[in-house]
Amino acid sequence: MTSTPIADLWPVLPGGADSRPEAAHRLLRAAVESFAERGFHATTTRDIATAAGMSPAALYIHYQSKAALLAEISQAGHAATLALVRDAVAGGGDPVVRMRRLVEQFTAWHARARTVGRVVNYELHALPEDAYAVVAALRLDIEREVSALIAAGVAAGAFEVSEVRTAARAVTSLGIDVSRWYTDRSTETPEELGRRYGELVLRMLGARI
Amino acid sequence: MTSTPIADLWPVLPGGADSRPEAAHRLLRAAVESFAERGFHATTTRDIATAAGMSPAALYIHYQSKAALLAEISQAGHAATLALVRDAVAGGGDPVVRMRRLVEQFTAWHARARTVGRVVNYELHALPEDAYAVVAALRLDIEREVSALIAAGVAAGAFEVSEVRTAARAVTSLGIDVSRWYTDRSTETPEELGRRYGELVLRMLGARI
DNA sequence: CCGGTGACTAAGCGCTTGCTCAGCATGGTG
DNA sequence: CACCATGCTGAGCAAGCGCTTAGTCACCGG
Repeated sequence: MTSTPIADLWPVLPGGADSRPEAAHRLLRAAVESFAERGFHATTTRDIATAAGMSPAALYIHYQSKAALLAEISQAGHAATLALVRDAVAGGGDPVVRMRRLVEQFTAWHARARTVGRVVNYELHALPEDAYAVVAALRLDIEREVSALIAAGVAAGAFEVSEVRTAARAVTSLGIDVSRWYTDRSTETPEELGRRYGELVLRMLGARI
Repeated sequence: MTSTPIADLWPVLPGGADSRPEAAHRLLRAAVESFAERGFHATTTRDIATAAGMSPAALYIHYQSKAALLAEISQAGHAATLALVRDAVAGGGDPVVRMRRLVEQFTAWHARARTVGRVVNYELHALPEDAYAVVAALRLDIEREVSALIAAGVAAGAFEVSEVRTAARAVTSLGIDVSRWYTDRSTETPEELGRRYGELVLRMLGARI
């Protein structure tokens, strides 16, 4: 069925081949779960190490610090999100088709990978400054992709919005917030939710469907 | 112009008259700002006390613990939000008018009182169990008000949605997420944003406007 | 003038935190 | 066989945490 989202996320990330030892992945996974559940500052290095099945000292063989773990998660998560957005936009079709695909996948990702999504969207303030700069640039790129697609739809007469930026904010907001409220007790599957949000967003943008 | 949202929030809250000493209010305000900016766990009692212009020990004259401060902020913030929602729904008019008013005010509040909004929506996990129970009940009430209004609109033929619960989620999501991204550098005023979000939501719900 | 009260502080206690370090087992290489 | 790199642990350090304590001070009714 659904493989764990983090297992999907890391081995597959920029670089492709996975040179990192398996223990580093266990740490990454444990850190994602802990940061998502309790937040970065409430998570101790002992929490992470124990969940990964090792002693606290072993963490520092694979990562320079607790913050370096957060930075890796946040950067990889943002890169994956941007790639998802770009794939959806590049996939062909008119603006309505592209937007529907974008919202479906963006929403489903934030439901399926909600733990990563929480770290990505709600632990920004805990990032070291240099990691934050990288991540902020990725966020800007995501926002620009969405804005550009809406603008293209308006130009083509497919959408009708008074303020492109506000509409783009609303679209990304809906998806991001899914990672806050979605739980494994939610009755809708990520894909169902994606389809429904796709409908809502297209109507919001004034598409005739 | 805009008075500080917290100054609005506390003296005016359940009970009406304000029996608490002024120093307790300073602590509350300092705690809201700190929790919103850094998160509950990254905020120290020294941070709060210093920002309120007193020594760390003085905090414990007014509040039992750091968590008690969070509980007070969260409960007051949730109560204020629920009151706002009920006022908007009770204000008269057809479902379209009520929904527009609700979204306008809900959105504007989450922009104006974004620091309170952040604590309310993103620090739930740090609440002691008993305070969480109170707050969870208030959240459920808010969701029910929104769902009921959408259902009323559907019954009246004013809205057209396939899933009331999903639509209600989307409506509250949009407002809540404002407290995450809105800053004092945002160019839209809270009221402007509210009006624009009101339009978007009505279209999302299939209202003919 | 007294004794009591409420708001406050300086100092610090006990504990947890992120992180370090000396040492140990393992396994591939000469 | 010796050698050493790798991955790891147990013990623990310095710093910072939430919170407490003993005591100070302004003020007030009698």
